[in-house]
Amino acid sequence: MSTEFCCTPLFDGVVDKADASDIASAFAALGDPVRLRIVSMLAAAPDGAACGCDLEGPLGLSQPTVSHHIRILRESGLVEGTKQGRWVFYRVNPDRLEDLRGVLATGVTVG
Amino acid sequence: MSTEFCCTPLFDGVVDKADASDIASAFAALGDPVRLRIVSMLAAAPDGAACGCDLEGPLGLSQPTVSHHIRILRESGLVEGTKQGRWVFYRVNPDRLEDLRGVLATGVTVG
DNA sequence: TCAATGTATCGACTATTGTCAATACAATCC
DNA sequence: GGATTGTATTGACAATAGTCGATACATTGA
Repeated sequence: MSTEFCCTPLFDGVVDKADASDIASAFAALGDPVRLRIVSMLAAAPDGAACGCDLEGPLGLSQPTVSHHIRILRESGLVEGTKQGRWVFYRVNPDRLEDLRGVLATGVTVG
Repeated sequence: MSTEFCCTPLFDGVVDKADASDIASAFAALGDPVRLRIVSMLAAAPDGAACGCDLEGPLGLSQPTVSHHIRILRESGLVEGTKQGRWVFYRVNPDRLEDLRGVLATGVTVG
């Protein structure tokens, strides 16, 4: 422990800025209670999938708002959607979740 | 898969609102590139600890801004600080990180 | 073709956030 | 005590984010 001398040099590139932005965007997507519940509801849904119309009611939010949150989850790679007829079925992307677990496991030491 | 009928009922309480807010605050804390790098730098620092003055330079941010980010990390439980003389040594809270890993492992099915 | 339904986008508004300069507080050193 | 240094707080500002109503798009069904 550096009790005698401060300002010991630190790595600047433990997480470089590009990686940090990508990973942070995923964490930021999970950083909203509504989106966290959406992911949770998708994961718990039958066959791990649900359409948007299933979410509006339980969440108590308008359709555009739910659509907005889903968009952020999709752009961050956490959720994927497949269109089937009139509906879009959304499901969690387990690989992306596992990536984030890896980041946390190593003490956020990426790249 | 619900290809015939939409609107199958979903759990409302998979992640209740209180839990969602707590967990989301931690993810939100990690949802900023600067804070992600701070956590990374702390984890990679000698003995896993560093003072604020070590971070300003590599991050290229002002002292108040770094202090602001550290505050958010502390309030979310991800970082802890111990004052030693003139300095405060910050370190990652591994338990909190492990909690978040658990949330991701179960497909964000909490509570 | 026309109505109905699920989803996405647009425009607007409010709330929150990231950043800094200035300042205050705390501890050490001369 | 006075100067120095590390940290925290305050005030201000621009940028971003969350929310909704209105509207457009897409697909199904009558």
